[in-house]
Amino acid sequence: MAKRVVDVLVPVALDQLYSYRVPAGLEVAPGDIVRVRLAAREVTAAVWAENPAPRPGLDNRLRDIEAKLDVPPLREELRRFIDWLAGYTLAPRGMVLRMALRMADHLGPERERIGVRLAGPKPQRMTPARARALALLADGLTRGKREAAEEAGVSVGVIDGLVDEGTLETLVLPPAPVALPPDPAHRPADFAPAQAEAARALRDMVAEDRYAVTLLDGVTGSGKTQVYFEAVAETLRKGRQALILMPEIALTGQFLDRFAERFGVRPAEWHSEISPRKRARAWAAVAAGEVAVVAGARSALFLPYRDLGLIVVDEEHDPAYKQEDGVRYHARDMAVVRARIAGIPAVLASATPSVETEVNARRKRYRRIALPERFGGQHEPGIEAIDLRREGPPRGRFVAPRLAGAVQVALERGEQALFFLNRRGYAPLTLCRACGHRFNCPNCDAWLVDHRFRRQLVCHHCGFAMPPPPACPKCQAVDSFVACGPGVERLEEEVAELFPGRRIMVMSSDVITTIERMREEFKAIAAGAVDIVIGTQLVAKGHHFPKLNLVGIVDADLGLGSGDPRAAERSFQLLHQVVGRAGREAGHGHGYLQTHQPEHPVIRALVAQDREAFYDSEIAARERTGYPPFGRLASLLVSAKDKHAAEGYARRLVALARHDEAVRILGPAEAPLAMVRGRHRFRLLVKSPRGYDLSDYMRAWLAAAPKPKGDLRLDVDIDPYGFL
DNA sequence: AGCACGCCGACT
DNA sequence: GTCGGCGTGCTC
Repeated sequence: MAKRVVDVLVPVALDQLYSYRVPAGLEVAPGDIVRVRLAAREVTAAVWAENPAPRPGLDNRLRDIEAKLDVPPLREELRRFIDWLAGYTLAPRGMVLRMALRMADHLGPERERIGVRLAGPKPQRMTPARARALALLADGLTRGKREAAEEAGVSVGVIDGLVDEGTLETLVLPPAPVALPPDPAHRPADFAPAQAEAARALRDMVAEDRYAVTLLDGVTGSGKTQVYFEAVAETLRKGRQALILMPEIALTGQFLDRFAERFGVRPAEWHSEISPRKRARAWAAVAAGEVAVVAGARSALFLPYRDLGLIVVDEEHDPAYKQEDGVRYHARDMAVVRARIAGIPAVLASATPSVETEVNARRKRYRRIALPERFGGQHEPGIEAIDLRREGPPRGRFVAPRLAGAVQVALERGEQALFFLNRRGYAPLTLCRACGHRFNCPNCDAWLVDHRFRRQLVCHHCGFAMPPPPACPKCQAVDSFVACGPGVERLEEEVAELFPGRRIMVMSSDVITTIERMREEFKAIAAGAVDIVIGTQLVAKGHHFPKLNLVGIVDADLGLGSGDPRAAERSFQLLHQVVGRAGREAGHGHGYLQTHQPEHPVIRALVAQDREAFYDSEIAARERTGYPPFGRLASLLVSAKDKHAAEGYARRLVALARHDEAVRILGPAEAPLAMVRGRHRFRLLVKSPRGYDLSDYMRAWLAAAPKPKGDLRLDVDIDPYGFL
């Protein structure tokens, strides 16, 4: 009798399911995670469906499933989500599965945790360190070896020494749980009426137990987080799991502490810096339902929740939600999709919703719960523009006198100030005064950024770096280089001169390389260890600084211009968020926007604190031009080392496109960054009406197109965000 | 002839 | 994505 056959989704760049025989005695069902042989290797894959009638020609190729893993199966909800996301983004299904399974790599036996406790007489020789350790352990309780050492302020060696002496004994501890169960009744928030009302609405939404999307719309400081915690609490009361998605950078210690204040314990954390082993354990604990709340970056969306009851997307407008390599998806949009498939509510929280979400709220597709004011007596910061054309700083300087004066006053009051400049390094461009030569990246169509601290000229696109040469490579002039424009390093120089003796901290990804480091620096700022912070967008989110009342945006025009259809929106959101850092707690924050175009709608809306004006004009513009959400976009990026090969292929693609009244194909045109990493880039933009199935159109088109050969590459992005 | 490297296509 | 197969071209 023929063996049973099932279709398995393998974690490789394939859309198609592969069939495997089920060996006698092995029980498998869809969702089970199995090991199968694929070509010459063995991979972890997932059973996707029964296959009662395998293709006859396949007979002699079918292989047996090697083994079934002892983990809970992927539930149908997650399998449908994976299928849907692959279909939508045009990513091979296997690659989407891979994202979900890769996180479970390094599943394996727990590493043993060793604990110590008091067991015998005092050691022969007593030292101060030993005394501290023994004082801690005098209570007879068992502690982890490492924890005991840390808590007592001694090295692990001291503990080991005491074990050798027989004063302490070791024992194997049960593994620490990934997260302890949060208690929805631990400490309910003390709400003002508006917050209480919003919280009640969210609780009701959770109680209704079906798909619904709510925009929780509130300015920084309006208590948004506390309010959505109530939705989480309600989910916990029902015994279900909640996911809080946030931009990785916003997952601060402060957020976790606030969660712990409300629920008694920290949530399970999920982000790129969690070690592989912890990650695998968290994955398994989420699947087993042992973790009730996950606070995580976008990939937390692919965890195998046993019973997901709520998804919150904090800072839903944040562009970091868009994954730009590999499987290109937008985590906020996909969160809504997962909620729909799972039949559960989703909460999108923001002070400056994305235009997409705002339109959905205005059209009542999403419910809006607005938290109009800051609470606890906080005021919105006052915002003014500084017109650099009229009252700019002298040449080569970047802080206008009015801003410098305001900072001086703030510092004298004992407050902190933040200079925001979204540009790393010392200067974005270096040129030769003698001949005009500009330092360009040899691999990219971009300037080399002067990083004085590293003493290098660096390309921000490919990482190319070189020390500044002694003479101009073109005209051999010596000492002829001029730095053009500011970066945070250069700003630091100027600020140090303007405010001598003040403690300055620069926060950019060059300095802050890990989340841990970022958390420490944020803590130091909050504790008042710094007078002036100079930061890139790293400082835009997450943390409250009680003594920070003044924010100066050094170049408010930086994100405008650029020809990117989302430039205005992004600028508005970023600047609003940065200015919102001011006066979070002391209540008299002030923001200054240095600009050359104070009449720009984004600047005007920010200064007038007229959010609606911004959305009105931006929504009208999108509607007029057919940009999202009033139309749909897909982007095709063709790249190759050889420019003609790239351009030729892009042209062929256009020629092969199926004609459709509804679809417009723009390009090919050289991408704004025409060369990156030595590859020439051409871009096609595909526009369709709102309700049109653009994924399907693209799929049909690309299936009929010749496969890119050689070093030609074709990247498809449905709903693109970046246009470089 | 023997081996390194790079490209191509299959993977049940 | 990953691997092996096979062709090219270089070295012993």
